[in-house]
Amino acid sequence: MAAIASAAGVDRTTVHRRFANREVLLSAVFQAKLDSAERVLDEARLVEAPLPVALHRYLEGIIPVSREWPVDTRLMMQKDPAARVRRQEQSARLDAFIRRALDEGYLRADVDAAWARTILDELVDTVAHRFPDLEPPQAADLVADTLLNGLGAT
Amino acid sequence: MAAIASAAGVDRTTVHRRFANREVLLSAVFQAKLDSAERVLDEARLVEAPLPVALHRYLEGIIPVSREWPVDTRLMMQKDPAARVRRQEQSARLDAFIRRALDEGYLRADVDAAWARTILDELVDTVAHRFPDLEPPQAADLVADTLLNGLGAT
DNA sequence: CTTAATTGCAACACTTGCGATGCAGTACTT
DNA sequence: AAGTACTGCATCGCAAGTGTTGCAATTAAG
Repeated sequence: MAAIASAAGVDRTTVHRRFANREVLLSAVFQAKLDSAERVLDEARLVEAPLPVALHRYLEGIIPVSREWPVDTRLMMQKDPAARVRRQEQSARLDAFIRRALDEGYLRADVDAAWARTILDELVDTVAHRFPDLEPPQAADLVADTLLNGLGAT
Repeated sequence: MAAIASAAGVDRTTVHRRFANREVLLSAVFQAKLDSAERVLDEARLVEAPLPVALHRYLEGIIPVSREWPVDTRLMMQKDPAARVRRQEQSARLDAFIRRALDEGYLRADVDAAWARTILDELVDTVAHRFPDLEPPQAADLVADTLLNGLGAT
């Protein structure tokens, strides 16, 4: 809390006045991240748009979100049931997108959907935080290329 | 410390008697992980063995190590210079392995070595901890296949 | 100009985790 | 059997993080 306050250039007590306690503040952060992510999911049109277009749009949108809210939602939603439900809904949309990619033949038929989904998340996190200098468009290209083609020669 | 003690089925004070303080215990954990990882690197013969063989041997060896010592060495070596140096040495061996893969044409010439290296680590971590039921051989296959070929159809 | 709202600052109580110590009981060694 | 080493248990002091409150100063609004 002290670190957050000083990072915000504000006294610690002021933070406590705005957010009753630690969990309320965390929930607010989750809300903000979930709001941003939801907008990205909507605008990517994961269901309707051509699959490669949707993928690229999702990646280009979600990478800045991941950078702006560098919090691991998996670990932090434990005490916020509402946020957890919301996150699961968003997660389900991505699961469906992966299934669509499998159905439409963009992913090899023998790949496990859960694996594909995890790798997608992981690549996003990696490019977002370990390669902070990559601009979102290039980062999105890199992730999509790595996900679909890997790094090996033909 | 209390959680570690109870996980070990031992009183908290006993842990403090064995390890003077928190950092000493962490250093011991790092030592153990670094020892295991070093053996894996040696036995993989990253320099001499045919590249696909070395890769597979490394993966099959390092995945159980990652599972047995689920600690993020990047964050935790800050206060242990000796361990950090040792980790950097091991890291350099993997960097060289990636360069070798590039030189020998196993990786596309246009892939960034740092990116390849990061993805390798990330895939290992992911399969090790998010797919704990996969046996090391299958897990190694999966990582190698994903790394080299990606998940996309031809 | 007066009032209401917000902030910084100092101080306080409370909780938690860390590390240390003394003591008694148990196990292992010679 | 005597001594040594290790452990669990209870207890203590210390430091750090959290949350609260009162007060004075500043700012914004009527």
